[in-house]
Amino acid sequence: MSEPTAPTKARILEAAGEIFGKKGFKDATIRAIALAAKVNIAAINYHFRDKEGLYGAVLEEVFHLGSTRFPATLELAPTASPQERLRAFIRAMFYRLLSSEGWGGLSGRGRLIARELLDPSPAFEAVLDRYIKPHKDLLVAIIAAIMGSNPGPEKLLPCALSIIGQCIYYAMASPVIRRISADQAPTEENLERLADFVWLFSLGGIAAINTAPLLPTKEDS
Amino acid sequence: MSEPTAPTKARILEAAGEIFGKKGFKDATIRAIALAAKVNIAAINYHFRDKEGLYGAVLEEVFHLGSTRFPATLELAPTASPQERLRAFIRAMFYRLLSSEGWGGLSGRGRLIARELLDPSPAFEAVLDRYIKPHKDLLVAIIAAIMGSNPGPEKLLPCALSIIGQCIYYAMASPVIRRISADQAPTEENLERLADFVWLFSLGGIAAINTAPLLPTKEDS
DNA sequence: GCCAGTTTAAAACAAATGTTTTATTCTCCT
DNA sequence: AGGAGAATAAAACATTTGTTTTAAACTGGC
Repeated sequence: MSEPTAPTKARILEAAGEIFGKKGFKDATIRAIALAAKVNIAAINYHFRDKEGLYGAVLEEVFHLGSTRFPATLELAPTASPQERLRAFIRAMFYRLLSSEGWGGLSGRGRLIARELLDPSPAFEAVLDRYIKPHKDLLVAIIAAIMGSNPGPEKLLPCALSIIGQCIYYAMASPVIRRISADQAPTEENLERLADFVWLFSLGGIAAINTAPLLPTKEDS
Repeated sequence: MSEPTAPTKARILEAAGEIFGKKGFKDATIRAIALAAKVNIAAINYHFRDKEGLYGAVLEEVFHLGSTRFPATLELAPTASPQERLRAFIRAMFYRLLSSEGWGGLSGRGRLIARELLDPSPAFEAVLDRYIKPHKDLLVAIIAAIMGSNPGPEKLLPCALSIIGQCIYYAMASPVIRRISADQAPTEENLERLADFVWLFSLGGIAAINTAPLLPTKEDS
């Protein structure tokens, strides 16, 4: 009844993550996943009800793995400055999204997250509350610490979005970036360099926003 | 033989842009497009060979429309400073991606571009050379002008990517942004405010990168 | 009026694919 | 050894969907 023996189940999740990430929900076929996992088609429906069930399990596993293997406070001294914490946050994001190394790496799975941003599936709801919102709150807290005197959310949230946006963009647009300028396309080697670039760029952005006059958030009258 | 009478053909393109943008190539069905366009299924194959042909035509039309209706130098005085030119560039990008207003607006079609970044289709090749690369070159030139003393492409290109990334992210992740903080989700009203935010943020980022020491682009020894 | 090009209507075809079923084998635990 | 759950194999089923076909109606220009 339980899952003490899970070589096949794990293999299915592994292959499904790869293929769902590479092709998307619709384009990924059960048969292709079964083939890649060297598993019978029926075994998939046996373990995960149907295709949606499998997808939900993959999504949950990807986020769980990402947030445990590459936590946003990776390699961070407890006395680290807010700037250092931002750096760790961005680096962790790049590793999560792009690194194919590491235990049960996330080779094609970063794209899975990008797909969810475009077309949230029903399974995304849970992941959003459990992983993404806390992650966003952490980033906002870091930005607030960098800015010093607490600004309103009308400055903090867009800053967070601008930072996340840069990271996500590198992950989702990597095929096109490679065509435009191969040097800047994210790979295993330049991953840290790109992360540090986004870090410096964002520090400058935060400083600029911090000293800027209040932005009109609604209609002024 | 020519297309002097093009009410149906135009209606097909209109509906196809909407549905391709909303559902993606695979999820969009010819039947749904025909229904939305109030057109017979056979008429689609009559005008555009097959589904791929229709998609290619839509992609071309979207980029052509976007770059003519919202050129990157919109409302720009010839004497404008580089900073102002960057502002116009970013605003045009937001309008292209998010505005549903305007002639033959781009309601759901911004998402079509985001999809192409994730999974470039064969039809994207042409669009990349014709629209995207020149667009990128323009942005790089603007950034170089802002920086003053000409830095290498190892600073310019990532800056361009960081700026584009922020714009694209707002367009592609809008459903999730709305769930996290509805105030910052892009709408017709706050479109300019968001664009100006990205502008200020990016100016700060460019300045920070400009004064930063040279980033190690390859292996140092 | 006629006729080529256009559009509609409805049906049929072929292929891909999610799902289920049946029977058989494997594997581990008691 | 025996048996319950896990896994395989192969086939069948139902649905969706891109594409084609056939026949009829419409439309504008010579």
